[in-house]
Amino acid sequence: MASITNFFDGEKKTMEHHPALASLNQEPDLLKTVLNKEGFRFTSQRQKILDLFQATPLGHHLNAEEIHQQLLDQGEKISFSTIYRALHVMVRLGLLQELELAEGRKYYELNTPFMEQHHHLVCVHCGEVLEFEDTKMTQVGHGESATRGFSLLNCQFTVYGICPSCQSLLG
Amino acid sequence: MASITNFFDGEKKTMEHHPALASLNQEPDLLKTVLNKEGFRFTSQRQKILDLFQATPLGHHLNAEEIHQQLLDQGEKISFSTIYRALHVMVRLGLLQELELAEGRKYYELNTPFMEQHHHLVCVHCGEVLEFEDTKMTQVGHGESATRGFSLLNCQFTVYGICPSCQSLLG
DNA sequence: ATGAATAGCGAAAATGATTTTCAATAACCC
DNA sequence: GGGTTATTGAAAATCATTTTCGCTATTCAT
Repeated sequence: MASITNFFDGEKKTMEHHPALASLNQEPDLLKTVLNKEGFRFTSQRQKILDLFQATPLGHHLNAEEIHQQLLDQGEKISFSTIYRALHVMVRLGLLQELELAEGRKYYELNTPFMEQHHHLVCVHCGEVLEFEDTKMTQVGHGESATRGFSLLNCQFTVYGICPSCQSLLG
Repeated sequence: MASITNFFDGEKKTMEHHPALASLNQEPDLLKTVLNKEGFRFTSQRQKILDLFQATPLGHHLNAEEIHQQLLDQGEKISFSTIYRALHVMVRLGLLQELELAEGRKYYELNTPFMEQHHHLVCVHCGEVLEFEDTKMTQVGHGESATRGFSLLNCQFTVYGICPSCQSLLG
């Protein structure tokens, strides 16, 4: 069973970005609203994690350990179990997106509106990740899932290669 | 560091499918040739694993545990360490392709010629995986890596959604 | 063919990310 | 405010994968 499954079990969800996303910065307690609507509770830990994503530059992705470390650095103590639980809930609510970058761990980023979805070019040698947009992906993802009668949740296009500087390193 | 990294560390490799693939069925000891060319040794375990992939219907993907179980079922005893080592080597040689399907584990399939590369539509509820082809993916993958000066190894387009039967189940 | 060098094997232990358990705490709703 | 119950943190558990190590089997040169 897909691990993503747990986040969606028992209900449908559309690919549209969460309406909350656009105004997350403006409305301070929007997270609470979004959580409560689905029966989850608002906690300071969840807010701090979301804040971290909002403070993270575009194109940078966070994993559980980085979140833990960054919160420690700013003096916040938080357990890994809480981090993992918060990540699951926020993926479930459409606030975050889970990324598979062929590493042993999962990365997360703020979810983006569907038509602006970006994709990833990964250097398998140094781990650098570049982002790019291409609406063809989105179209194919939509088309393919429509053809098969799937309700679309998410699509990820990941290109693996070796970046220019690693190429020169490797000769 | 990307886990894929290990398989390629220290050398470049192109996206072309391995020339061996086309004739793997015809030439019984082609695997030996391919392995030896890179300094690896041919073993009966590696042959059995490759045989398994060749006996696996298109569109079905194998993980380490399934390989172990299927070999057990046919009376072959093999250790997990051997399976994992063989998988790494065969990915490294371009015989197999590693798939990230957002589960906690990795799946493998026979590598296919680049221009026939297929992609995956995954039901996050029941785990069903459908395959589809679309040359646009390949083009975008090529184009994007060329633009950034990357040497292309592999691209994976994965669409997550809920399949028709799970949709009716979930109401 | 034969034998030295060493890659690969299996078993078991180790690792690393993630998940679960459980008792204490804190959000939510009336 | 108070009862209900989701959430927390700490520790233990889990699960896939990797590593270690002594032994075996493959390769390659003779």
